[in-house]
Amino acid sequence: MSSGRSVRAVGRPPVTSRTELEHVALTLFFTTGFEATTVKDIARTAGVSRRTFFRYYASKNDVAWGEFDEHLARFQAEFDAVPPSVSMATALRECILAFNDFTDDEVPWLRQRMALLLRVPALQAHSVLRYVAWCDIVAKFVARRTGFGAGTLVPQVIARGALATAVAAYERWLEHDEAPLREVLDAALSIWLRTGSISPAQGGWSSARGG
Amino acid sequence: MSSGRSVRAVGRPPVTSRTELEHVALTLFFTTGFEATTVKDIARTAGVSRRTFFRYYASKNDVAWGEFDEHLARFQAEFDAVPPSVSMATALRECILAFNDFTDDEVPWLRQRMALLLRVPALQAHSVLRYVAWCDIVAKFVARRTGFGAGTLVPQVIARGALATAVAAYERWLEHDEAPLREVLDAALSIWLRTGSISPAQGGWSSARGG
DNA sequence: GAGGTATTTGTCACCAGGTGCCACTATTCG
DNA sequence: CGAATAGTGGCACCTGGTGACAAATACCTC
Repeated sequence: MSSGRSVRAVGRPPVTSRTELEHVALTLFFTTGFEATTVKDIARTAGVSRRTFFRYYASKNDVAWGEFDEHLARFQAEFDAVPPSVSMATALRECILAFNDFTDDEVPWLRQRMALLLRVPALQAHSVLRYVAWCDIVAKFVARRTGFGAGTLVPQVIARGALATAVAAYERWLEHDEAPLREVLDAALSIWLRTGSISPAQGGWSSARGG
Repeated sequence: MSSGRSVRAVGRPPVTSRTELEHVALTLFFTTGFEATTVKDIARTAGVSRRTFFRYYASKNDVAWGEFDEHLARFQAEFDAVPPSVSMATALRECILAFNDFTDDEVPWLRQRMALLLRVPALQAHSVLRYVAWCDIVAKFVARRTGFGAGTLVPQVIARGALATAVAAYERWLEHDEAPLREVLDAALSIWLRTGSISPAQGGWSSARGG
């Protein structure tokens, strides 16, 4: 909550920062691999003791997520700004697209980071613990719109479905770099929102770009 | 693939078994808690060395899953037995319900196990690594039905959505033991299959038992 | 400038999960 | 009996993660 820098300057100044550690760690992860990189390596490269590393990040896994929690605030704000006139389905689509909207120079970074999060088993597993906050935001929005409690079935099924859809899109985007993330995500959301009518005999699916 | 027992009886006979270790471990987990139970405890209780435990289960996490992989074979068979006349949506619903159909005497056991898998963070995280096989089965069925490749967007979004729905149902069932699992699951699947039309203004949602 | 206070850092010890290695044991087969 | 086979136990070791405590470095007050 400190806007400036001199608000609390008493005590020994920090030697490093979350950002620096993140940068060092990701560089090592990308070059050497996640498993092959030990916390000791990260700490030593950053010129810091192993113990200090764990004071900045609760676990080795968490480094790969960076400032995800802060990023979520934008997601929340996105939903809060949706006017009531917009339908729920449209709101979900727009907010999820907006949350995953990145500038061109951010994309290579994002790509590497997501490859880490989605391909390394340990991080893949850890992800569910980070995604709960994401799901909560969606569930609460759906709860507001439908009138059901956020913990009840409708908001939960929709929120978790939205997450599953986004992850599927990312996975597809990572594996085949044919279309920009936004397009893949948009296609995935379209499929998701039509989940009920998925029989190819009923038509309309060739246009959804399923491949 | 050994139907009998005497196929390969040479060598020192095993002192324990997966089943026995699972039973010992779950008992400890339920009474003492997952985190508070060490592998050493499990091994000692089973009268076996710590090293031997890891020859039966790759990790402490895996014990909680028991013979899940074997159970999946039934799931696969369920899909294989679906006649082409049955619509995809119906098939998905029926197969998922069948996969999660348990006899009354199995339910308390299931309840404890699922409480473990869905509430303990370490197991919750580990679950994604176990669920991929489940998703694969669903994705392949959808792929067969739609003509899209199993790795493409349509099968993936649907398979992951199905999983998300099932997990949401389990979570709800665990938290509020008002309705039997089958009913909660069925309600969740109904919501999922109508994901596109979720505006309460369009009606029809009060009957879906969202609470 | 001296001393107190606040904050971060480093070191150390320790625990738990997990793995590789090797000797040992118990069984069947010849 | 001895050889082959398969499971077990013990040991050393690595890695992630935590608690405790002393040392370091800043600011603030007198």
